[in-house]
Amino acid sequence: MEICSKNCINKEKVEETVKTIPAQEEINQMADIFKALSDPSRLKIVLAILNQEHCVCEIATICGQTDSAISHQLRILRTLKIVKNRREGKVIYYSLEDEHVISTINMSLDHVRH
Amino acid sequence: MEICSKNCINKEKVEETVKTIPAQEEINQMADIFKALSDPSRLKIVLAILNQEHCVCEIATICGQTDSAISHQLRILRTLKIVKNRREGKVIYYSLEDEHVISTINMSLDHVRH
DNA sequence: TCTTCATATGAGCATTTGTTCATATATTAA
DNA sequence: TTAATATATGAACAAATGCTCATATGAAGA
Repeated sequence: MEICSKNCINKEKVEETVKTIPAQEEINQMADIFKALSDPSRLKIVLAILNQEHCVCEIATICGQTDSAISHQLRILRTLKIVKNRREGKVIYYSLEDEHVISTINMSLDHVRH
Repeated sequence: MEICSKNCINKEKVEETVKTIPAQEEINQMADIFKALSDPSRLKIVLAILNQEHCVCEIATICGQTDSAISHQLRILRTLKIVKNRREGKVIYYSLEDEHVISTINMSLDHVRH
């Protein structure tokens, strides 16, 4: 890595920090989770099933969106293993899968509310 | 709100959950912070100044991006009050402003590393 | 079997996003 | 004042995103 191309750069500080930067793959994984929560519609879906499971239609009602839009978003959340589902006849119930996401959400809720 | 348009909807459960959903403005604020961390390049910038302040050129070196790209991203992070800066002559040093973001990042780091 | 209901998915489209490139601003030194 | 350095910003553009609409799938009941 080219480190000394500018006068303002403190080589030691830069090398020190470079050592602490996670691998790109880890950064991408972190970013993926944040991206899942970064869209207000998708975040609202996650908030809707934070305390209890709901079927797709219920989530759509709670979020004021179409079933289709919710289903598309749930697919993204499923792929990222943020939500899980269980079938009961025709109805599919969704709930949160990732404990870490739950605490992240609760922390963020605390933040905006205080 | 139209709640009973479908058979599968449990009205009580929906009303219960609706009470717990934050105001739209709060949801948007939460989403904004997550969005700030949702792009790998921007997340890397935040990670670069997690432990110590750096100037724009140093951040660019650490992140392997141009000064301009970094500057554009820092503007977004500044607007969201995630980073702060101080001037020292020609050089501007950036560091993290929001304590809550710091713990969110550390939590996320823990998550991907274990 | 045929219909209905709940959910999923593909294509298409408008909007947003992140980068590049050129240029502007601000500070320091000559 | 002029030149050099560090940072900021505007325009432009390619890529990604979230929604709609049409259609498909899968389960239950008539």
